[in-house]
Amino acid sequence: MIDRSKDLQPNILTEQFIPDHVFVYLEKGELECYDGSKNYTFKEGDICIARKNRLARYKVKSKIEYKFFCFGEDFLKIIQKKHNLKPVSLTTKDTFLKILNNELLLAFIQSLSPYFENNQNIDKTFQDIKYEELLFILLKIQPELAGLFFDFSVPHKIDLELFMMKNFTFNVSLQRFAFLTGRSLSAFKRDFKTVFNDTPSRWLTQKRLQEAYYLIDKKNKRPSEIYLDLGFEALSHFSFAFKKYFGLTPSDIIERKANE
DNA sequence: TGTAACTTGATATCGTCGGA
DNA sequence: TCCGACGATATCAAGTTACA
Repeated sequence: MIDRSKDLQPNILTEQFIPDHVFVYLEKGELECYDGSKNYTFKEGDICIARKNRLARYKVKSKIEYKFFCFGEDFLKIIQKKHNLKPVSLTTKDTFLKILNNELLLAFIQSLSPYFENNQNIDKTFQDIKYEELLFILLKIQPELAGLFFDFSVPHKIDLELFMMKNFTFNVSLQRFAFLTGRSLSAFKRDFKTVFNDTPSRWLTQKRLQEAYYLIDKKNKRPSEIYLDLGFEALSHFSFAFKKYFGLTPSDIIERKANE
């Protein structure tokens, strides 16, 4: 359980793979999230759950303060066994589930402040109790969330081509891509070669660079605006890779357009 | 189909330079 | 002063192959 009332939390804001279900209460600011197919906007006072085993990108629209709780699988299994909770079917496939504001939830959030040590982590003595309390409040408000919290299945084998075309801009490791498509790393590489007739790394770089070229040339985007969204971690490397692939730097494209 | 060992190549990082 | 391009280099992820 983390309180971020003072600053941003770099790891949650740059993390693109969600390993556990995360409850987020946005105290201040505005946050935009993208999961590869849909945009979600969260404003001050919004509460949501980010579903595990999904890819997501975050964009801070205005300085944010928030509290978040990560529900690990071990904890959820213990609670399920302890209270004999049954999973129910959850219809929505969304990555981010908005939770309606509720008296119980608001009272719970307000009750947290005395438990925090140094404004960061909750006192360990009360951690499990507060997690359990939050879980039961959520299940009371939206019983169908049991279908999310108590679904411990791993991703099943899915259409590789469809998944990669939708998610190639996410900068995650091949292991993550393999896991999310329901394959071992070896099976992922073999299937990838069959489907795309290329290695994953080379294909990903080419797709990202082609997308960059399109955005710069047709959408008048600046390199600094797009390199992160396309899965590059450094502008210098983006520029280097771009020139290596197209023989021109991103600036050359912009300059050429200006002279047309 | 998964694992392990080895090789290859991409990337992060840092510093520098030039132009606006 | 800031932004973008570029080069050098160390590191480690990805690719390849063999084998169970």
